[in-house]
Amino acid sequence: MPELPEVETVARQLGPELEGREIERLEVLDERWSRPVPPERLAAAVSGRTIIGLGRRGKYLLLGLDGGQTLVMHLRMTGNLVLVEGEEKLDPSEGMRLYEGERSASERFMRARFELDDGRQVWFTDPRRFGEAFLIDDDQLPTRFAAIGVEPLSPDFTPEELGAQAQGRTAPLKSFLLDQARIAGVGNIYADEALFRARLHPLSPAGSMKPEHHLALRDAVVDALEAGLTHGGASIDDYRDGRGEKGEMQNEFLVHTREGEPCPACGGPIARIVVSGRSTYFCPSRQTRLRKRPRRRPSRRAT
DNA sequence: CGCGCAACCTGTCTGC
DNA sequence: TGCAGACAGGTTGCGC
Repeated sequence: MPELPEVETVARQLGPELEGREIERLEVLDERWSRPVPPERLAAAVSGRTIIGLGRRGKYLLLGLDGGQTLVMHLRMTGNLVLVEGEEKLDPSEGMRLYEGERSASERFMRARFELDDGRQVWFTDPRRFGEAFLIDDDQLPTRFAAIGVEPLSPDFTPEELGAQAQGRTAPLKSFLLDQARIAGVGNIYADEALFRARLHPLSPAGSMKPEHHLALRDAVVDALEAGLTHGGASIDDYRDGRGEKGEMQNEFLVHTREGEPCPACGGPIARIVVSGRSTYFCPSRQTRLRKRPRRRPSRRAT
């Protein structure tokens, strides 16, 4: 689920709500969440701390705490971070099957719970249990994220930077966009959407782009991510924002999950292929493959 | 070194 | 109805 627009949406919503609040108690219910640190140890380290703010780096959420430390969280595939005002009000995993005696599916999937000093709670829910969290000294953050690539919504994300990252890459453009070490925060949804906007074929080698393509792809990545932000993120299935609400971006997809539907630009059918294990949607007639060398004009036989 | 893929998990949906 | 298989927003480690 959560790619840059979804994580950013949560950070923007919850940041102002959490800033200045004290975490009276953190309860860690799943040892996988804090692994390899024992749940009770992470809980004890975070309990009693005051929140400075909530930020984002790539797809990571950064909960700044007093004392010069940050709780880094990653939602992975199905994680949600939701502010809960009344226990019964919100169900971040609404739509999931309820078993007997359960008030909400969220409770079953709760991995951690923050109790704030104003009586509200923040739940980290995650059915697939891929989500994780760790506490880190602030001065270690640059080192920890040194291998994460450029932030695509920052001024540093220029066509030249994108070109430098793509230089010499033989991997398909789809894989290139998913590589967090090059561009941070793009995932399966927005990679498809960006390639469609740039009219680039997902299987074209990243290194085959020319400067005009660097510019087109830079703009397309930015536009796709901003569309996601504008519509509050994409809720294909599990994603909920910081208030437990679905996003609307899934209704705005140009190609992602739209196999067989008409291309919004030409009307031809959207195709689905698998690229390095990920479902990939594109318009075969508009997203043409780049050639390593210009095709020779067919020579006419002299008559 | 770069790249593709299996593995990590749990749940839902589809087809036989 | 039951059941096997495919598939799901991400990341990591391993083999080639």
